[in-house]
Amino acid sequence: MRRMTARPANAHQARLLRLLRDGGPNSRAQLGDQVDLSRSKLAVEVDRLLETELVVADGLAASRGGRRSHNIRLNPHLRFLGVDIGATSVDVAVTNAELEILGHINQPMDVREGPVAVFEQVLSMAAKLKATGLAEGFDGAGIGVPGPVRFPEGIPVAPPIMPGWDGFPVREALSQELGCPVMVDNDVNLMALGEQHAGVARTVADFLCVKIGTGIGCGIVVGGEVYRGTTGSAGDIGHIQAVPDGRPCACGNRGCLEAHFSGAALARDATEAAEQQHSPELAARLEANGTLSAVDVAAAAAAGDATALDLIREGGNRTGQVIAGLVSFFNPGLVVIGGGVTGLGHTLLAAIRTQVYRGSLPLATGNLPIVLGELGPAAGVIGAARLISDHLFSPA
Amino acid sequence: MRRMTARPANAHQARLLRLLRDGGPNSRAQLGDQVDLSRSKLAVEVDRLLETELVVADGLAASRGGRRSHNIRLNPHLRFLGVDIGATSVDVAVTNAELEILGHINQPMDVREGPVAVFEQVLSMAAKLKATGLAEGFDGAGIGVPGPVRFPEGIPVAPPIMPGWDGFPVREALSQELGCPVMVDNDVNLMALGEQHAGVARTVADFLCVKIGTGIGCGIVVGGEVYRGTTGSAGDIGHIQAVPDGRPCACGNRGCLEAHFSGAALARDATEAAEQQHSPELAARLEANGTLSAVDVAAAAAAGDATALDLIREGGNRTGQVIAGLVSFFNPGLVVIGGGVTGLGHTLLAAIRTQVYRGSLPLATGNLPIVLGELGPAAGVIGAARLISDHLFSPA
DNA sequence: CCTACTTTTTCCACTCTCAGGACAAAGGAG
DNA sequence: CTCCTTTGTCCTGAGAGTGGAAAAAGTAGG
Repeated sequence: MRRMTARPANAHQARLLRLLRDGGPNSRAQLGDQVDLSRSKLAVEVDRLLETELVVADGLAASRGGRRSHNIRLNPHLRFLGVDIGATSVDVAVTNAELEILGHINQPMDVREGPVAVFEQVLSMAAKLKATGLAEGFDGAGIGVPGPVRFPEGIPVAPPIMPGWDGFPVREALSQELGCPVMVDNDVNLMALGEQHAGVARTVADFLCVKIGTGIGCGIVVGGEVYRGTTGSAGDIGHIQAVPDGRPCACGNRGCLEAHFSGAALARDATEAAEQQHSPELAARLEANGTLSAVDVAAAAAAGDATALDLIREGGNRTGQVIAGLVSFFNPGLVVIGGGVTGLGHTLLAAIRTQVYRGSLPLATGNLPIVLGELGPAAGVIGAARLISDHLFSPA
Repeated sequence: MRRMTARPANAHQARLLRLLRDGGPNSRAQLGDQVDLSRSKLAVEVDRLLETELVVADGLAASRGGRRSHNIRLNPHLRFLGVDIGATSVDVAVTNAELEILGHINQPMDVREGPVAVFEQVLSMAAKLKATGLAEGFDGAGIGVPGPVRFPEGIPVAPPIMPGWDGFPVREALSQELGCPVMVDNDVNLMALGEQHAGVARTVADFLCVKIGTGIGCGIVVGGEVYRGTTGSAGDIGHIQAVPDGRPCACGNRGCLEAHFSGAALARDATEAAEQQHSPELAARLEANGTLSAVDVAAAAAAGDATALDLIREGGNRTGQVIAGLVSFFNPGLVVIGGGVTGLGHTLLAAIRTQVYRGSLPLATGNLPIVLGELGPAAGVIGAARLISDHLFSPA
């Protein structure tokens, strides 16, 4: 199939495309109920969209008491590529225009190998997805990287854990390789977008999305839009001081949240506990695998291991204290916790909640849900698809 | 004079009114350069504005090499009232439509006396300004109160330091009394608006405005708009924990920033130091006045008193640590420090800067100015006038 | 003082958008 | 089969807006 290249010609068309993306196939009459346009105007715009082939007719809708309306849907051949590059692994997924995941693969990968090696792997993963027949090509791609991005240009800037990526023109390079429009953003922002589109944050205008993985970051959504800050580093909460004169951190300071709790810190603490024989459960797992990760701590905790539970509670408390400050400052309508450590589950969530509800004023916490993300590893790739679709479904 | 009641009929007119407000009198031709409208369209809209009497003709402009253009300005009879209710005093000012202060008075006043008593005083202060001939009436009023506000309705919600104000319909009541449109907001947000309009933040889209007065609060501006949070309590940073297991705070927690540094905390610390004879300078001032305030500490510091300087540095360090966290999170383009303690001047600023530049990552601090507000006590009332003018200069 | 050139303003014809009514088409309920 | 509802199409008219032409009001230079 020939790839779509059309873009909506005006705000009305963009609005209709987003309605169809978020609400699925819809009848012309239903669309009319949702946009404030006269029937004639709506008919004109829909006809123009049909001409671009961005949307297609899709049979007749059920009657609402009178003449049946014609259904409209986004072209079912449209395909978006969602790429979520983490510190230690890559997720690649294909979605349709409604951002439903049609295929999703994950592979281990060290981001420190640099952009060239990583993109080679990403492209081969995309090719693999294509080979299964899910897609013949891509109409757009969203890319998430674990560091700050100068958003308009799609270029990482001074990323601490991504040596070799600084200034690399990710957007342009991938756009060339894939032959389609590309947008690049921080992985945490994409997780927030994903949870907003298809997860727990669907109805909330202002929320925070805290991602605890190898590091810790926070997506900030203001009025339904991701806030990126002046230099694209907003949400970089991993280096907020959580413990005065605490552990040294790679950034040169002491007591950073990330040094005390994150996937990496947890693994190190667990290993230490195992080696010092404080935890038979963890020691056994270290013996078996030769290494420990957050997953092992989660398993040990599930088995009732006191040391593992303590580690989680301790980390949750630290994280909760920092989040409490952010809640006082930002007064969000929702806090989402996500990332690799969601496996730590309720123990972690309880510790965070305790600290936030205790450390912020009632007006800010009174009706503040603090919940785990519900999309898991899919949040990033859905957010990536959402990013590029927002771009493509806006007036040219 | 009959009060203006007209509102711009469309976005173009609103745009023009704001240009005239922010740029002062302007020729039709200059306006044409700034808005993207054809000459004919512009002429039509300007003529309609002239009909509403919101703007008036103002002679001929200087020639730019050809025929001289006609000047246009906002009606010079328009008057806005700016009211900034603090914890211990009230500022009331009259501005013209360009938000220039024509008259400004300040009176001590305890906000705890409740809305009825406070508004009685505000109205009498407004009457006093009227009596000087500065205004014959008001076309709109902006009100700042020292606590969270449910913005759309203009009603304080659960304000910690304003017993008796919770749920009081400030906007409606004052609108009745003054006979003009009224908007109500948190005093810190208005200070941010003021510095944005006429102060240091004129060209910055995203910035923080930290007000250190009786308490501590922070105005948040995102994309040029004040961000108020889900329940109107965004920016309430006074109760972020600054010192683990620190001093008890009125809110019930320990170690809140406000308990360690604010106008009130500083006065208490200074009194204690004076009583314990740690500081002859402060002791002398306590002897003379019977009480100490931030002003005395500033004076003592200026005289070289080591204890006073230590108090300021210590407080600046605490504040700086909290701001460092906020900078990491929010990545602003500017941080403004304002409020009653600006008298502490460079010592305070230096301590804050040190902590922020040390405690946040270079990407966030690299090009981050941290400065004192340049409007002083006028920031609040200018912000208040700006608030109501933004409301009135938007399409009906 | 006169001429040539600029800038500003007005006027006008023309295009486009869009709303809303009339009407036709298609279906449901009795 | 009739009456009513809903949906889609067609048409007309109001209003927004553009851009060119020309008039009005200057400046600059001889």
